[in-house]
Amino acid sequence: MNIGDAAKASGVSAKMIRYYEQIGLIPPAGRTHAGYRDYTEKDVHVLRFVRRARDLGFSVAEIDGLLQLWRNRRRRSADVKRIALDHIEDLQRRIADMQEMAATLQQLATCCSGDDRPDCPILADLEQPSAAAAKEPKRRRGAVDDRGVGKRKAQRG
Amino acid sequence: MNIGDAAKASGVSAKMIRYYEQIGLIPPAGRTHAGYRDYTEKDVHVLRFVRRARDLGFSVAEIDGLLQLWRNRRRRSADVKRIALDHIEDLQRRIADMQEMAATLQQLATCCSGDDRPDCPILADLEQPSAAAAKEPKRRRGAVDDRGVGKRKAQRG
DNA sequence: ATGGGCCTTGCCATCGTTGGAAGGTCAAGG
DNA sequence: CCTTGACCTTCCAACGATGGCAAGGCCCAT
Repeated sequence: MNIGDAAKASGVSAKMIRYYEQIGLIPPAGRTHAGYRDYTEKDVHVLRFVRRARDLGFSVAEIDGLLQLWRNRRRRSADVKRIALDHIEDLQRRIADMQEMAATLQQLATCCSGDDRPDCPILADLEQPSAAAAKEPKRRRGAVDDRGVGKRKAQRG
Repeated sequence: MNIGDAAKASGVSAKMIRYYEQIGLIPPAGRTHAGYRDYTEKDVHVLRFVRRARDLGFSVAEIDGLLQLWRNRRRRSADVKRIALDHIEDLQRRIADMQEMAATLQQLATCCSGDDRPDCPILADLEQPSAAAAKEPKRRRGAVDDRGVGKRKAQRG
């Protein structure tokens, strides 16, 4: 089975299959005499696992963990659950952040006449965050200066 | 005012200030005889604008548009509102996607005993998405193959 | 044998941000 | 005057996940 077929069968693009192999997320595929990657149904099965996990928003690093647990018949389901719950938390944090942004903007937009006149509460707020709209900014994007503050969880985005 | 002071005063890191200047988001700062960037209160004002917009999740491209409108005294507030509303929509789409992921995972996690035994509905679903949990996968990450399907809106994040 | 479609590798771009190296400047203290 | 340390400069690389392109090889059908 060629990489193109494996791509269609798994829903993972050929490009990404090669990439996942390169970074070691999946083991190197077999090769034909001509050097073409050769996939079995089993390989496709793995790829579908990866695809599904990506669809659920897991990072490649998390999927790596999940794959190892998947392959390990003596795994503890608690370990799997841990990864899932952490990911849910992560999602919820990001959802909350975005909801706050959306709410703030919605409020500002509601106050904006949106016509030919220049007066605009949106720009006014960007200029001088109003106490009402500002709240704690939540600074998604790290420190204020060059001198780093230590590692943060890798932010996918 | 040195770049470090401007960073502290605006909440934008020195690194990012240089970057924003480099990509043309903000005009080049003045320079001292030694080549140090020199900032005025006005410059810091602009930086704070940028910072606030980033906090609200606007992309650099969007901020560029907002800055131009900000500077243009004859702008139409409708143009500002348009950018804001588009961004809100974008946020809401992403929020919905993430909520769906979180809900699916939550459901799976609830079914997972999370103990020392290996049986795990989470892994089972990743292996073979159940009809209940799968729904329309929403494929946030593009096509199935190399041969592209055209441009999508740049995805930050 | 020729053409089209697939495969290979490799490099570049994205987006926003951080990190680091190598070197110049400035102010304070010996 | 010299050193030290904190700051500044530029340039380069990395992150994560993906798409795109190009040059060349392979395979199959006409």
